[in-house]
Amino acid sequence: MEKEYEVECDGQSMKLKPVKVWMLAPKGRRGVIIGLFKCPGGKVVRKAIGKAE
DNA sequence: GTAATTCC
DNA sequence: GGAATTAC
Repeated sequence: MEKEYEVECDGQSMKLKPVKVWMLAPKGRRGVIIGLFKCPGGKVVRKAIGKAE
């Protein structure tokens, strides 16, 4: 199960579950895990929620 | 710039 | 098609 993460929505920090999670890493470098979130107002927010190995 | 992914 | 995301 996806944990909830703190995301900024409408100037407010709220805990949301990511709609989608994937790794974003250039070749030969470390990179990050990106989460895609949707705020109640409909705004879409991407945030790094972890580091890739 | 690069990486993947989604939204407008 | 371009923007956005992180950090190296």
